[in-house]
Amino acid sequence: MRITLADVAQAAGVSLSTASRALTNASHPMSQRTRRAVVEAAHHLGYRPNLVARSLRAARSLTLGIIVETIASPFTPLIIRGIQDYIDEFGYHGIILNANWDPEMETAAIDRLSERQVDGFILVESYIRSSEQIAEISDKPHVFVLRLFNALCPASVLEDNQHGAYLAIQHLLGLGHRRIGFVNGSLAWSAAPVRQQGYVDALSHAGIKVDPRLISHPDDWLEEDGYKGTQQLLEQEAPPTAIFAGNDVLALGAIYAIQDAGMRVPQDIAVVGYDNRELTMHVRPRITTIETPCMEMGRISAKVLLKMIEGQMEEPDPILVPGRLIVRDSCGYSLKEAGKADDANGHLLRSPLSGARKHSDGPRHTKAV
Amino acid sequence: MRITLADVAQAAGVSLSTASRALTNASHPMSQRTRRAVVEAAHHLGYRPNLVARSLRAARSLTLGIIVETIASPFTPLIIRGIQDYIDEFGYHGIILNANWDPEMETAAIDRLSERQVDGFILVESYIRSSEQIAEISDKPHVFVLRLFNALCPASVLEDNQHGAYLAIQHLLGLGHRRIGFVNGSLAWSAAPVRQQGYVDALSHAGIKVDPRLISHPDDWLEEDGYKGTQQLLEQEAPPTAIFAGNDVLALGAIYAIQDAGMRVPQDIAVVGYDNRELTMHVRPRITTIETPCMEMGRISAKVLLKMIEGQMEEPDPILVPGRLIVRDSCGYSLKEAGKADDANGHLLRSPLSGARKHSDGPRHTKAV
DNA sequence: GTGAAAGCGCTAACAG
DNA sequence: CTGTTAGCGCTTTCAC
Repeated sequence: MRITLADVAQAAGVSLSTASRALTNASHPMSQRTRRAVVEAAHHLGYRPNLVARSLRAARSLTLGIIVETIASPFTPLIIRGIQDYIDEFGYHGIILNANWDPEMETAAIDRLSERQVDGFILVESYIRSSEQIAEISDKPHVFVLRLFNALCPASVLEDNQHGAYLAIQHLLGLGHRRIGFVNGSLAWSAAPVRQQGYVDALSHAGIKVDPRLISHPDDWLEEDGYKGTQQLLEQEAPPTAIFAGNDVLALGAIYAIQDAGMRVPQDIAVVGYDNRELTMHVRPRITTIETPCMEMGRISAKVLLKMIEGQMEEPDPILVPGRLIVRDSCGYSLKEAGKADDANGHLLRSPLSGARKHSDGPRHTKAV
Repeated sequence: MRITLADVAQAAGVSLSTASRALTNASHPMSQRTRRAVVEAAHHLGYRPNLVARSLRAARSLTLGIIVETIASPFTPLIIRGIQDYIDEFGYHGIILNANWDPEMETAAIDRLSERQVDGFILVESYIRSSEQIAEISDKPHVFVLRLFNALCPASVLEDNQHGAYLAIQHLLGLGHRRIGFVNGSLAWSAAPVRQQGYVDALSHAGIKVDPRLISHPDDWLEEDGYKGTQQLLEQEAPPTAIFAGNDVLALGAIYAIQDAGMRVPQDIAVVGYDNRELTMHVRPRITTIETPCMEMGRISAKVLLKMIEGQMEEPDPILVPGRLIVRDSCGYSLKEAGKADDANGHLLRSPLSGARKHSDGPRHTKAV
């Protein structure tokens, strides 16, 4: 049989409750001698607390429910990693469930996790469009990360897409480009219009008139969409000298379209992607892109959720997390330019999005008991 | 206050134990009327069982500990997905912990998961070299998946690397190649020598003498290693007409080395990779490769572990899971050879995202054990 | 400061 | 077939 707290108490010659207090309630007044005796007995016997029993009694499981569309995605594992790294210090663990882009599976997952008495939920790339749907099933706190639709609801941690797009365009402007095309993804995803806004803003701030003929809207986010969208732009009488793509896969399609048209990237046309997917560092040319701050978003969502669980926060405002520019070879990379750009970008760029506040690394979360 | 079993029992006018049996013990003999009354009361009250209480009492948590080096890897999420899909039907959930390629963190993870009373462990790509190390900490059953070193210990689910390499070489032989080079990864990883054995076997069976000058051993598994290793092979007086690379990233390095030497892939030299990483379907030419059966390995490991938990299996022999050949463009693809031209001609450009979704489209595994 | 006692919500003997 | 009872291992009043 496994060692229980009763064994420890007996070995230390104290009562069960004293043993419990010695081990878990550091603030409880208690003689040093007794405490030491218990701790030593526990150590000596190799005592491991039973967290299931503790959860039942304390009505607190130190477990989070993490609901993702699928764990096998480019972003999800990084977000999860950010969550795990943060909650680990507080003794929390996460149970991850896949919802397969099916809102019904999401609500089912909440049900199942509720049975396991999780203390809260993190919903990654959720397809659920209203927070009320969750409140109907569970009264536990929850936060959304990287929400795909209807992004700006409370308790969501989002990428600052406008800022990211702004960074990308600014980089191209800094390299002297003036006719910059935009191959966007489907506008149904909330990222697309917001990135477009960043594109428009950056051009406007630079005093450049936005030419709608330089914006193409393929149906989806796939390589072939980037390819076709770019072909359209190249057919213009005054084609762009640079292309900003809505994501890295579109950017790759763009590069292939340019190359197939007999031109070179970056010598003839520069290309910037978005997301910093793995492929960007393997293709030729390696793609300059905006890093989606997945780990950071995971970390922040965990921080917010733990605060909510402790009751220190009610309905947090949406938080926008900025990505950063990663300079590679698809825009004509040069050390001088990259250095300057990096330094300048930090404070130059702010994308005001109504109702949202920037994330600032505020007071660190205190350790929960 | 939450609805408990006592509430249900009261509402149904039966005792607590009857309510429990009606809801969870389907095989217990019981009048239809009583059972229906309980089920209806539970449904009506919106009763959700408390799994923490159940775990405590039943000494069975329906929770698995999944220890991975990091969740942010090309293989791990797929393996996890395979595990999740399988255990889901049996009511199990998994808690995933990262060990960061640190054996001490692995054993610490086992400790923490033990406190949570997990029923068993799955260790993915574990750095732990002996199973005894685990037995010292926990008496719960465990199985290794995709073990990196000292692979052939009991209760491990591994990729059949020899078979995979054999498939790759066989494909090249079928296309008429006779001088086939091998750019292997570091022999410190157990996959490398085994893949090499498959290479040797396939050539031998075809009556081709293995030429050691056609095998290069770069230090690592990176793109630059593949590049340099291939350069060495190309310098031979009789260079190979085809190259088998130890993984996809090496294969990409090989392709670049060949292209930089003024030759074309596949017209001048064919290349086969290994692992079916995402980049294989994005680079030009798209890389023919061997798919590492991650989902399947995850599924099988879960199946084995659940059997061990049920006591139906003691020390299972290691299980080798075969991968499969994925024909793309880097070997001189032809419709006839591939059989199904589905993802080749019509859609030269395809996104991994659509691939990822395909994976999760419904359960492709039957419940049969 | 410490101990006794009362459960958290549930399952599983054991009776009947 | 159904009910009574005794805990699973722990935390937390409430006394002393």
